[in-house]
Amino acid sequence: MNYWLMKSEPEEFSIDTLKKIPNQTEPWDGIRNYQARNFIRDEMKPGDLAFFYHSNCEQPGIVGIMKIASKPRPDHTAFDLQDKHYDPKSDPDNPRWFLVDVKFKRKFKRVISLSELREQIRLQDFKLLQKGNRLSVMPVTKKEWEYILSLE
DNA sequence: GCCAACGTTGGC
DNA sequence: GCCAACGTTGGC
Repeated sequence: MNYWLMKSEPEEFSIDTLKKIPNQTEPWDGIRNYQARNFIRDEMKPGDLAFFYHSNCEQPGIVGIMKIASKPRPDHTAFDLQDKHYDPKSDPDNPRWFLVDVKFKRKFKRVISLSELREQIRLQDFKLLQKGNRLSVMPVTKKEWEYILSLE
């Protein structure tokens, strides 16, 4: 089983929104970065767990946990002219972009903020904290996962 | 293939 | 709103 971290701007889609959806499951669409796409398409499996990270907001940080709830499949929003993530270069017969469903698991009692994560000597190698990192989907090691959980 | 210009991400 | 650090695009 793999562990992940997935970013979303809470004004676009927050963990509270995911929690409120009737079956608490939603396609994680709109990923338009090849490295992130490769993680989704080639490595994500149903049952994997992911941190939900709120970015570009008042308090950036990890806010809870979700579960990967489907196999990877083509991101249909790339084919939708009306969609903000429309990409004419993604051919339905040879899709460029992929997504998985995510299912709400739990929300942390508090935000484990980016600044707090940066203070952790044991997270020095954590991908999220590397200079210039802009990946919106990234792997988390088991050690990192467990250590971050211990901070809650 | 190089690289300048441009667009995006995301912290602050 | 600013801007650093990318990633992408397209002319050559």
